[in-house]
Amino acid sequence: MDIHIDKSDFNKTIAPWLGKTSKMMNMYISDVFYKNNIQMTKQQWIVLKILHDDKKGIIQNELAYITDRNKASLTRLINVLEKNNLVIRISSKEDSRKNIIHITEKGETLFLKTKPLVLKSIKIIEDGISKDEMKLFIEIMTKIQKNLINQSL
Amino acid sequence: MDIHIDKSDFNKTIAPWLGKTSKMMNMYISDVFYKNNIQMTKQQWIVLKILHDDKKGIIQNELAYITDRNKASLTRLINVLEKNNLVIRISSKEDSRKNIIHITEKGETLFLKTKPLVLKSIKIIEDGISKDEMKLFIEIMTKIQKNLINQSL
DNA sequence: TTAACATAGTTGCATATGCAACCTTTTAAA
DNA sequence: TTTAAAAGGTTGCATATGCAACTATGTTAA
Repeated sequence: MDIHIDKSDFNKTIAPWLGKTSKMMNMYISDVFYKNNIQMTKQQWIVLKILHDDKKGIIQNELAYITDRNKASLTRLINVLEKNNLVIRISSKEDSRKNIIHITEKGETLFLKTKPLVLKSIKIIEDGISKDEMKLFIEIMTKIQKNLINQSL
Repeated sequence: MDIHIDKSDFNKTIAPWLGKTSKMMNMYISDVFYKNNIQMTKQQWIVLKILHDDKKGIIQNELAYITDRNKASLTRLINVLEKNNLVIRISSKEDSRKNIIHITEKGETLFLKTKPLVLKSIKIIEDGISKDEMKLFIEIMTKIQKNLINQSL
């Protein structure tokens, strides 16, 4: 294809770089899962990971907070995972409004199977990036997040 | 809310930082538009910007490529913009399969109205980030994108 | 020239996700 | 204690977007 557009000034700013790279990364992970016959989205994987790390279970609202999505979106994500028997909702005895989400045996097994795949993908993504660069990158992200949070108050 | 989860190792990697910051940025821009009574999404704005910069019009497929989305998604984005009379589809005389997208007068007016708003938002987002940091940030993004492209071949 | 292939765009189907309205349960206040 | 407010979760509605199938048009090769 003959692309002749000059993206100019605006594209020297952070936003487009961030958005594009993030999108590419997401699509790459999707592709890795697909090619390895894993019927799971990246979002589902992250939830499974969090539940794997915290065996006592997590309340839906907290999960929503941790995974940076609103509770409606999380409800649906959990619906899918529960339908596939990867997690289970248990109503809290202390506060019946709350659901505590636990990972199931099947969820554990699947997570452990996929973990090396994801770690390998991360290695590939970060190939050639030095410790110093990593550190600075995280510093920059932190600054941006602070700028955004301050503005939203 | 009492959040007590340790996100651990995985969250020292680039992917989660990138994803979260990108998401926060998108939501911030949405919010700025909403608060300024601009009935437009960030995606629509970017298309409008590209068409503003290139008055001779752009073929849909190229627009899809430039904006990093597939052609189906772009078709629908253009549908919305055309319905709102911000852009217009013109069938190419050289190749009737192609549609050339042009920005309309109304689109120009709206774009010029929103541009300062977006530039101001970018300034806010990038506040406190030095030239050197910007340069390194873009270098890192470039490296990651190269890593991803090499893998997808 | 005709048949096979390639390209541009659209549409059906699926998933992801935000917001707002709503229900239920709990907590706080009068 | 009764009422009001807050919190957790679900659902309806809207948008965004990817993939695959499909149509129409254009290009290439036999």
